[in-house]
Amino acid sequence: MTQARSLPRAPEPLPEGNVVIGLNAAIVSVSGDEPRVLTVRRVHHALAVDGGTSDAAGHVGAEGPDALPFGPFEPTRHRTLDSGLRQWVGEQTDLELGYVEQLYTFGDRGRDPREREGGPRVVSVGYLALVREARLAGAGESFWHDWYRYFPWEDWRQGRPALLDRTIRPLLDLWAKGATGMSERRERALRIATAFGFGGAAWSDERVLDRYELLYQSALVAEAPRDQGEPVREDMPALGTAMLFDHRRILATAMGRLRGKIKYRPVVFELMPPSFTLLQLQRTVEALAGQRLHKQNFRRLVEQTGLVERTGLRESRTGGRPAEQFRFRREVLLERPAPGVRLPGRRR
Amino acid sequence: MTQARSLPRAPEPLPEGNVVIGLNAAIVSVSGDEPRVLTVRRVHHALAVDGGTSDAAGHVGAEGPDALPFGPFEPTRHRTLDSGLRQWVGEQTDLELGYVEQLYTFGDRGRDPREREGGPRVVSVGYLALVREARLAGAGESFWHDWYRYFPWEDWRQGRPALLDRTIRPLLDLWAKGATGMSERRERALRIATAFGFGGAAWSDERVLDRYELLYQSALVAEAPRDQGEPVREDMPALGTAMLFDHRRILATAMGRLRGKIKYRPVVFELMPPSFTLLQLQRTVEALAGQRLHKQNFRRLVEQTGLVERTGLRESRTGGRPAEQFRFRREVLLERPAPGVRLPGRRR
DNA sequence: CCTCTTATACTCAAAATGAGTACAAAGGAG
DNA sequence: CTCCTTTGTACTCATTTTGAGTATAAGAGG
Repeated sequence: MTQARSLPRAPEPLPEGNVVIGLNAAIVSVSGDEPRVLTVRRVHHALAVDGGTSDAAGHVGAEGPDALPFGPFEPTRHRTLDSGLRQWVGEQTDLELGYVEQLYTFGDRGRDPREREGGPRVVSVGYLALVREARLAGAGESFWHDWYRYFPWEDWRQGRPALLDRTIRPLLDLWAKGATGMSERRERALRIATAFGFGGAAWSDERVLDRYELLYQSALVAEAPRDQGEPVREDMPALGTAMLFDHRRILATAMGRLRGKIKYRPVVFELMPPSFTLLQLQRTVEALAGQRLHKQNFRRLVEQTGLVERTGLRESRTGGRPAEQFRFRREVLLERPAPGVRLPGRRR
Repeated sequence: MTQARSLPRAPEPLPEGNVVIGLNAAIVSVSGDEPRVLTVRRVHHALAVDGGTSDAAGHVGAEGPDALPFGPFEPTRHRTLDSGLRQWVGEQTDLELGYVEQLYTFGDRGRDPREREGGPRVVSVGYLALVREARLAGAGESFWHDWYRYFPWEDWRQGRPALLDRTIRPLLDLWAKGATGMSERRERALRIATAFGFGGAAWSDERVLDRYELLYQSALVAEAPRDQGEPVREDMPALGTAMLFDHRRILATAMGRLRGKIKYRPVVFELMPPSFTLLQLQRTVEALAGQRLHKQNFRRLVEQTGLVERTGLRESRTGGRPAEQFRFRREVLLERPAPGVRLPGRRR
């Protein structure tokens, strides 16, 4: 094996144009029945490019939009992308991350306003992290927010959100009609139907990113005009709260991935305390999936697959009959190739 | 919304150390019952860093190891990561990619031998692409190879590969025993059992990357010593064919992802001709999954879920009774949120 | 005691799954 | 042509897994 030697030595020309890799974390937790994501508000220099150590002069703009914890990947300092991410999150929020999963790498031109001002091309690597309890993070100014604040149309726990038919559908239909050419119109209509489940198509809880991207492309979301350097139109209904850069896109990716993953991997337990009641577990899954589940069947599923085991302890603060406490059974990981909390059908 | 303006202007310091983003494609096709991946052999300058337009002086080293088509991301030339990848693949193989999916971004220090020679840190973005027929690609020198050439332990179609118990297991056990400390030994043993399904644990066809990474860490795979600058030990059994850089790792990711995806998304049809028999479809799925399936049940599944529809035509070159030809029913995408070819249980 | 609330056991029909059996329809050997 | 081999395709049947309930248990608070 001599392939290393068969390659040309340095110095080699770097590809034209600078690239910076941004590491971004969607840190998720569930508190009661609220799924939360950790945001930072104070925009450092740090967050732009250089890292955020210069705190004194670093604060630019008193109140930026909500942002995910993030920072640039520094090859000399970071052994892996993961470790770089952990370092940034540690510095910005004082959280020690446990479960971390890489989501996607976005490199589109024109999704970052800094670029038009001569900044380097930013390639964003998005991560999903799960933390066990929504303790208020320490350093900097970080806040836990209900993730449905950014995606109100994704929460179906109280039934189909009215926003979908009242606002989103008419606006998207308008956008589809505005396309040039019959085939383009058709294609848009099809995308809208599949993503949002209009016109008889099924709603899939996992297509969070598809839906957000559609709203971005149709300029229904505040990030779209902003990235173009245009003012946000005040007469448009705000579809969820906007975020810094492409952070909402990353959060959408995180939600979709997590919703998919709970169905075939026991990741929910990363969000649960060591011992919990089955209803607590169910509420957590429901919070993430944005759907209500059938209680008895959920129980049956979770117990029969061997995902949990009884602790023998009881929880009495339930408001009714005390519930038994359960714990995650680690052994399932060995027994079943894909154990997970499948959603046992929607309620009603 | 004024966040763009609230950010500091250029010039900003770039993070220390150079980064190059490498775009790598695992291009997969199935021919008969052989799953194939497209490799390039001739290593251009191109492939290292600068692009490969200089063909005359570009050929370095007559015969490098198998490599995936790849090239660096060039922010000035490439609008998105995807389009950069398509461009490189087009130039190196003359293939126009259709279905392309991003897999993962690897940025570990020390996985690229060029780095130790003063090269920049290379962050690899891996892609999976599916192409319909294994027509021999045109430009450059590219070859289709059975993907099990790189992962012989992944093909269970003829039954459990003997390699697993005869070679891999004893070597991994040795590695586990060599760990310092009881808990580390335990942890290794557990990882080995879960990844390879030893000791009663279930084999999961999707954990291709887990298995490869384990073999890499235990230095059972030729890339491991090579990346350390050490010679490959000749007395070690070669576990599959090695590839350039981290390409085998990317291919492992591609295999795992594809194996997972066929179960819940109708991606197989990206590999099928417009019209096919059910046995052809089954052989394709089996080739990817590395498992044999129950024929009658496969049929039932595929027909009942509405994934295919009859064309009315017959295929007579089957060797037996002529089979009816089917085509993919695009409408399922609308009807079901997650239509896919679930593996209806192993044979026997 | 009653009532409210939540927990948990059990039932039952419908659908999906795993494993076959049976028979149909070609080509080739004789 | 007939028989045999090789697929292809329809059906069967027991078992499991779902979806959707009903019924009952066990606390708190009046």
